[in-house]
Amino acid sequence: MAELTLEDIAKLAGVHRSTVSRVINESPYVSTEVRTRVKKVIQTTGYHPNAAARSLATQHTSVIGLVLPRSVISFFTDPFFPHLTQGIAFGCNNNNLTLSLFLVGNKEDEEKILPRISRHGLLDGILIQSGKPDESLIDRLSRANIPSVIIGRPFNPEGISYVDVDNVSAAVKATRHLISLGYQRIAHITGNLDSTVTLDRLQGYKTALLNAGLAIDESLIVEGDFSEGSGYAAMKQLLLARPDAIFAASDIMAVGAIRAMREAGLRVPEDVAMVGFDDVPVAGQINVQLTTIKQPITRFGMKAVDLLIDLIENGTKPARRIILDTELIIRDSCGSKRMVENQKV
Amino acid sequence: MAELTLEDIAKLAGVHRSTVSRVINESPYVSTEVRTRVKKVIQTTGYHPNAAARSLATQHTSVIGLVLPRSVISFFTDPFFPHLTQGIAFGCNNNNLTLSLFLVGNKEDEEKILPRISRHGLLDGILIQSGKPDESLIDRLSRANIPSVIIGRPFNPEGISYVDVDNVSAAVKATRHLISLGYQRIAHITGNLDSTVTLDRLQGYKTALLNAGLAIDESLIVEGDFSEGSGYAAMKQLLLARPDAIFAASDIMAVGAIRAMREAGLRVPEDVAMVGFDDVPVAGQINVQLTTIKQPITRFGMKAVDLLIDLIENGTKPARRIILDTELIIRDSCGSKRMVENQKV
DNA sequence: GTGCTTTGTGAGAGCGCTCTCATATTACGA
DNA sequence: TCGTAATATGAGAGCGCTCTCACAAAGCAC
Repeated sequence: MAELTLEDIAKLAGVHRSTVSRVINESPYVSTEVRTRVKKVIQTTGYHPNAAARSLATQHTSVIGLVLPRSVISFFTDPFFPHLTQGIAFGCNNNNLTLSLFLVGNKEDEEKILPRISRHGLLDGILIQSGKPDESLIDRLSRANIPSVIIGRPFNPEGISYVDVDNVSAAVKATRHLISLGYQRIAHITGNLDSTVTLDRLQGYKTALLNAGLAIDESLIVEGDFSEGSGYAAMKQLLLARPDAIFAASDIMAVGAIRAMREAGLRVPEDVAMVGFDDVPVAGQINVQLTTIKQPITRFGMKAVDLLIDLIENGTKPARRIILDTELIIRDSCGSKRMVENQKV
Repeated sequence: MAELTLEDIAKLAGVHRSTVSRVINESPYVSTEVRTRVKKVIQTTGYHPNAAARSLATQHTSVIGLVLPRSVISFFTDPFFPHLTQGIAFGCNNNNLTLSLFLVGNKEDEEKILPRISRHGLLDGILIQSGKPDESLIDRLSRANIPSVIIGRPFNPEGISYVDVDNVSAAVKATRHLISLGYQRIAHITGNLDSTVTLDRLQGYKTALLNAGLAIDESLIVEGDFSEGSGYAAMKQLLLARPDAIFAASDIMAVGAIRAMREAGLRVPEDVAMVGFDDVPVAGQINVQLTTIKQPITRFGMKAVDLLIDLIENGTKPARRIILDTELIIRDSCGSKRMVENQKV
């Protein structure tokens, strides 16, 4: 059973193909009488225009790609990515775009996937999650001359459009808050040090410390990888350095760190204060309300889509950037309540 | 700068468009001399055939869709979905397919997305995650006459191709193992009761109990929703019923349940034994190695892709089914070691 | 050398749309 | 009544491929 075509609908409605095309594309130049007649035929036959034919004629597909490089292993351990993906999907739905997902597992995948992405007539544009410094993927893709937006600042940002969160100032906020509460030995559990997010947060942490006249103690800085387990391991190591507060670069690592503390018999925030990053729902996994930096993850994804649409419609030059703000959400784990009460006394 | 076309390459190589098409599609009817010449031109120009034009001519797109209905909220709380998605992406990469992702957020989204999916010339086939009994999406999609495979048994499976895990026998295995270890008051934390997975696991649990001559105590069955928090809440409730073993329908819920136990001062497995389901990496989050049912999640996704390809190439009739086997992974949380030692004594 | 098959290449129709252009009809002011 | 503009429809080229068909050249058996 062959698929219906415009021509079939035209014949059934007793008009020319062009006219059917007009009602589908909501051209004003169709009489109401004809319009309703055609619409009824479309309705009853369940006709849907062929996407390939339309793409070929219009020179665009209304499909965008999301590329997750293999370095983003945390796709499976960090709720950040599912949330981001959801935001992107929302953005696509709102703009009648279809989202194609490219999970680049290994070098082989990369070789298979790249030609598919580069092929014109498949994608109108792409979103690429920035990964590690080896950003050959980004280079090759931008050479493919297709509108692209990087999610997260790339290492080499010149001429590239990207969306990012202001990680430096966010980290400053978090650290400064701990400082303002009187903590002196503030530790930082970082993400993988080969990503810009991690570097920015680390820089913010250091800046806040320095601005407050506090020294930077390298033994209070431990590298994690955004996973729960790495937070746990990092905390085990930090225990020796006896910090009185921790700024973790992700909520999930904060959860791991709290687990390590509990095992060591330390209470949060009574013994050690904790501030996380992300504001993803981890409430269930720990017994204290986590003070954290709220990232607008879903909005992040939607903004990325908006920017990509802008590039597609108005050209990719000049490169554009969107930097989103964050918010410090003060809950219990930083011990502010206790401190405030202490101050009252 | 207009994109290169076949015609351009043909002109540059001094041959006809047809010949270029032949070398791209690896037809044997091209002399080696011409083949290398054309390939070099393609190489140097960085030419990629236009996907839309090719789709239009061949009547297939090499794109498949993955539809996640709005009922699958657990996309963000259960690592099952990211892993499944990865498996599907692997399957696609292996078969040179592109994956399009449709996250159906709400009823509005559904109305926007459905026409896109139904539109021919966009997708060769679709994978649909089975959700709740309201499977109108599945109905409407299958009416769209496009090859589709359901992930997980749908409530109304007639005429529908699907891939599933043998949940009943898996649950029997898990429960029987606990029985064989001598536990008498075995509780079950289910997933949402409006899904076939949950129903199947519940049935397996009951079957094993009955077969062993044990009574079914409804107070030992508590509904969760596959999230950590729901496992925690369910366990809180179960505490009153004083079970000596728990079979949780997901590892994540097992983690939540163990957290509740720890708070209540109960040890796993010394006081209460625990068996989970999934075998996702939760090791980091609890202090006991979790005995669980291993689902081949990644293979699950790949099998779904394989089946869909089969339907696309060989027609959708008759409906086909793939039921994957599971494996009981015995670790520490079920207390078998202790029991075995006890038996020795 | 003749006739047949195999191999290599060109020609061109066709996939199902969109969109400009041409043309027919209607509306309306002077 | 005419002319102009606005409205409504048809005609058909063209988007960039694939694929069948036609045909030329080469290979081969007799």
